[in-house]
Amino acid sequence: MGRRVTLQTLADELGVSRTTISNAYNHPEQLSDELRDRILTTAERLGYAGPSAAGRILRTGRHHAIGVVFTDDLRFVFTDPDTTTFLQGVAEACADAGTGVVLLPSPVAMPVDQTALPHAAVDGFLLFSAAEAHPAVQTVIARQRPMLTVDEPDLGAAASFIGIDDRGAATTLTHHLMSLGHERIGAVTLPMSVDRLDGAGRRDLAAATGSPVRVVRERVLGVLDTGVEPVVWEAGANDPDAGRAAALELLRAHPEVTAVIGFSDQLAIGVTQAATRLGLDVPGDVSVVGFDDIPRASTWDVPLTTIRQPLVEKGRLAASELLAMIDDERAPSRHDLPIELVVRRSSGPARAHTSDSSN
Amino acid sequence: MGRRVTLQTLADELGVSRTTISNAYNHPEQLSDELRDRILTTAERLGYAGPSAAGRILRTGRHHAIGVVFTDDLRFVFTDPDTTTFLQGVAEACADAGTGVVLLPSPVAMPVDQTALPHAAVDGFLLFSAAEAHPAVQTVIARQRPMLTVDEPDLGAAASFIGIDDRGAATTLTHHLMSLGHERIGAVTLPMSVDRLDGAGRRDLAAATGSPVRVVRERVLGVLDTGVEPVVWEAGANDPDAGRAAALELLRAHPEVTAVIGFSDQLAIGVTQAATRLGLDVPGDVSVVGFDDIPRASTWDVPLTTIRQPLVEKGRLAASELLAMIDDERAPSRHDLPIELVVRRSSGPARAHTSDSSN
DNA sequence: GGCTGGTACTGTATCGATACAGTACCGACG
DNA sequence: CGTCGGTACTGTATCGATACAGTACCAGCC
Repeated sequence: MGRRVTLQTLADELGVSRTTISNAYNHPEQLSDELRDRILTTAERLGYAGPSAAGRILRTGRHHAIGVVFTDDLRFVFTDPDTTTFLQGVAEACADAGTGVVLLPSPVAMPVDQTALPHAAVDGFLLFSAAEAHPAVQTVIARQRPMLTVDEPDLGAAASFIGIDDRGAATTLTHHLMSLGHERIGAVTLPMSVDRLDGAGRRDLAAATGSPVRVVRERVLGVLDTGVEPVVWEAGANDPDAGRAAALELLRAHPEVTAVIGFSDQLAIGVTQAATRLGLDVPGDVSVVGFDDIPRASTWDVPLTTIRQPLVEKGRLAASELLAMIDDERAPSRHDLPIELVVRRSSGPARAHTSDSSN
Repeated sequence: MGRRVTLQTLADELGVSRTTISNAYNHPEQLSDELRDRILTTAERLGYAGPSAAGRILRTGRHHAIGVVFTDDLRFVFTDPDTTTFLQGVAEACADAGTGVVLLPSPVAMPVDQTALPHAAVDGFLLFSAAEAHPAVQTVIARQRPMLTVDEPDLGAAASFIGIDDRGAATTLTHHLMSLGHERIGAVTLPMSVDRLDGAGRRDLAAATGSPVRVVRERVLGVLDTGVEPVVWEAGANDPDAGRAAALELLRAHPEVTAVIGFSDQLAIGVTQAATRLGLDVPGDVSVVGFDDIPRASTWDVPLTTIRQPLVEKGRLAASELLAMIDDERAPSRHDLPIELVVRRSSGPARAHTSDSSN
């Protein structure tokens, strides 16, 4: 007695088969309206909560949910405008498909098998800008489900991939600066290490082009493609504070630098703050450019010249590609989204050469 | 042939029982290290992806995931700082518990049974500031799972509830303004209707105190508790643009108003923009106060006087209360989180009375 | 020698639902 | 009158795993 109410309970009560009850919920056209009404009424009377998700999942093999894996600290996931904008696109596409979105944070500080990752009830995985060396990546691969990475890492044929032409974008930005007369260019990069804690500071070009982080590697190579050899400083995180800290060091150590490329708008905003603190005018003394075109890029004190990438669209595309891999068994694919140089006030003509002996 | 690899496949291959394979993954202490190693090695060789989530869920009755239901348009969910900050707290608490977080948007425009809501594989539901009349609320109730609402709606004994003392907070804000000499006070409220589309414009006090939205109702009552009768304008959405639009109308129609209460910092920011556009100084001509203390409240051009509520903590508490209801079958509970009046530059002494005949 | 207690496994029942094939019945039609 | 096609339902097999009770075996001890 006191057992849970299931399809069988209803079937017994009404003297019909279990299948018919199931059909009342999932294939209404398979039974008469009269019987269906009786079933739904009885269900309500007996307090039946509807077909259990667990049984359905086991039988159909579908969860109707995808997992979005983050390897960043949670502090960043929800404050980082790139991430939330991307998530919006994912959520939109999934809402259209009636699919749930499962957030699966896997902070560096937590052992992967204590996270929800190994057991998550999802049909496929979306990795957003994950560090290739992070153990979560291997855990996801082991699950053998359809998988798509965004920006990072590039797993080749093992997973779909969505990104932008980072190398070309960096070349475009650098050419823009060169056309304004800049020759000495600095770069404040995203963190290059897995745990994103130890990393801030100066890096030589070999370290930058050999970085395990694809986006950093490609963008530095993109700058080098123009013939310019940038002064590279790694930021400790992707936020304005870390960008400011890195840029303060960079601009103090290299006063000859007349332009700084921030590897994200968040970092670029920090760079402008550093310049201001050092009494430098943007763009009079130093030009600053960024990546992404987050909303704040245009409303910031000094509107940022940047590379616009369609972040909402990226999320939508990522989700719908993944859903296609799940539903249509589509093979892994690769997409480079279109980008666009957006010129605003933060970049301008290079100032006249200051004597290099000034430092 | 070609069947999927399951526990049974491994058991047959190794000549042990299915249970033992299961134990190798879930109860390592139940078998010898030697056998466990052999099992894991064989699993790798045969390409076993680990115990299937579907089977586990059916057998254990646990999903190890909670659903977070939003009834707002997706455009707002990920751009609204209240929501993302709250989500951060939820995600933190769930990460600690190894529990997944399932985002379940239920936009007004979409029929509820086309959403993931009726079938979502979760152990419990968190409703964040949901419109009571929204059909998603009934759908969730019908699922008969542990449930917790945040701010809205208050379902009484049917669900746990977390909020702040909205009425008291509004009284506190109003007393603050009164102590500065303000007598004619305006209020720009959050949307009062379910679909949050038709609603912008002037409201009389009866409409406001009879609003189906608890937060609006309580806060208006809180203002009335001081004896002040505010001029009430409903905003069309919870963002600065909507706040600005409402405040423009309010301030034009009621130039005698010397202070405006925004029912969120987002709205309050819009109110300051409206004032500026009308050539009014904040706080010289109009004081503006808000609710929430979002990060931008302190960094905004005119730092906002506001009611601080601990949003991350709210998310953490919501998640851990819900998890306790799930794991320990704890009964529904009620929490009012502590709040704090934060006085910043946006509120100041009331200007001398302007002649009421000026309009 | 017989009892005890612990370790390391096995066997069975069960979780709740859906896919798929099959059947009963009925009206229509040549 | 036979059959054909459609509607409305039924019955069985199956999805993959884990809980729980039970058993075999061995060492230790009086």
